[in-house]
Amino acid sequence: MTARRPQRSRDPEGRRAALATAAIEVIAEVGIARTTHRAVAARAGLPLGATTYYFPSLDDLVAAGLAVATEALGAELRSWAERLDTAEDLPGALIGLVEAYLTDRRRARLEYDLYLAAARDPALRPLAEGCLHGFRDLLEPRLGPEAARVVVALLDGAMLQALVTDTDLDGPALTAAIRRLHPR
Amino acid sequence: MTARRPQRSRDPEGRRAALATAAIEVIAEVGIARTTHRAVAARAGLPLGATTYYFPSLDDLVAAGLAVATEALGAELRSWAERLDTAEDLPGALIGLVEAYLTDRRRARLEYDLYLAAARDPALRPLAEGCLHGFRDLLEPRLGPEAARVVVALLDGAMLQALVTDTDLDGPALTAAIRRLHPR
DNA sequence: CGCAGTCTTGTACAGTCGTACTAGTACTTC
DNA sequence: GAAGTACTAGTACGACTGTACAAGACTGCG
Repeated sequence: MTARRPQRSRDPEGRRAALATAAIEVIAEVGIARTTHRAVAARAGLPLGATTYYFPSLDDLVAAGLAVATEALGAELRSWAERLDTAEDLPGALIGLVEAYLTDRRRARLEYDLYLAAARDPALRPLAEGCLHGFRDLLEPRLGPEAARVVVALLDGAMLQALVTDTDLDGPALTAAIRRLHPR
Repeated sequence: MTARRPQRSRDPEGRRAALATAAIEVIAEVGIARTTHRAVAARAGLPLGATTYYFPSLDDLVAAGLAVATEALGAELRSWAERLDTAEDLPGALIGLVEAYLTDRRRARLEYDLYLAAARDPALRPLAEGCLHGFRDLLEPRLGPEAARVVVALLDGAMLQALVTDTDLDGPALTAAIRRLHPR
C-alpha cells in the first residue's frame, strides 16, 4: 500500500515566478524582516521544499521578490513618461500620478521597506538605487538634472510622511513647491 | 550545598532605563523587526527575565526604546533652534546641521525604521509623528507654515536617499532648493 | 526579630524558524 | 524499453523565539 502522492505537472519557471510574486505579497504585508519560507510557500500554494529548491536561501527568495517588484515599478514609471509629456501642467500631472501611486499603500510601503533594508544591507543597494534612478531618469529630461534630484527627494519624503501619518499628500503645496524648484 | 546566587543591588528605575537604552542600540543595529528579548538583555548586561519583568511584552520593550530615542531626537532638534537663530545664512546652517546628524548613520536609520514601523503599526504612529512635528515646529517660525512642511519633506527624502546610497548629502543643491522654497 | 512584598535570576516550554534530506514522480535520452 | 536527470513533496532537526514561572535574595515595616 504505497502512499500515492499526487504531483502537479512540472513547471519550473512558473514555480519560480509564483514564488517570487508570492514573496512580494508577503513582504508587502509583514515586511522584509518578517518574511519566512513558510509564509511565501503557503501564499504560493506550494510545499515548503519548493522554496529552498528554487532559492538557495531566504535572502535569495526575498531578493527575487524585490527584484520583481522594482521591475514592475520601473515599468510603471516608464508609463508615467507618456502622461507627463501630454500634460500641459507638468507639476500638477506629476503630483496626480504620485497620488495615484499612493493609493496602494501596501505597495508603497514595500518600496520604503526596500530602501531601509538597502540602508542596512549593501546587497540590496542596487535594487533600491534602481528605484531612485528610475524616478530621477523620468524627471531629468523634463526638469533638468539638478531640479530632478531635488524633486525626487521632495516627493520621496512627502510620500514617506503620507505613509507614516496615514494621510493624503498635500497636492497643492507640493505642486507649488515643484514650480518653485523648477527653473524656468 | 545550596547554590549561591549573587544578586546585584536593587535599582528598578535604573534597570528600566538600562533596558530601554539597550533596546535603542539593538534596534539601531539590527532593526526593529529583528530585535529580541535576549539581544536587549545581553546588551544591557542583565538576565533575560529582567526584560519580561519590566516590560510586559517585546512590543512594549521596543516601544520604550523608541520613546527614549525620539525624546533624544527632540532634545537635539531644540538645540538646533539656537544655532539657526544665530546663523546669518539659515538654509546653509540647516543643511550643515542635517549633515552632522547624518554622521551617525545608525541613529539615522533608526529614525526611518520607526517611520516604516509606524506606517504598518498605528500604535507607533504617535512616536513617529512626534519626530516629524518636532522637525516641522523647528522650521515653521523661521520659514513659514507652508514652506516648513515642504522643506521637512525635502530633507527627509534627501536623508533617506543618502542612507540608501551610502553617500553624503548634496549640500549646495539642497541649500539652493531651500532658498527657492523659502518665500520670505 | 519576623514577615510580607518587591525585585532578581535561571530555567522551562511550546512554538516557529531556516535549511537539509529522503523518497517518490515525471520527463528525456538512448 | 532502461537509465539517468530534473523536479516534487514531505519530514526532520537543531537553533532560536516570546513568555511563563519557581525559587532565591533583598528591603522595609511591624
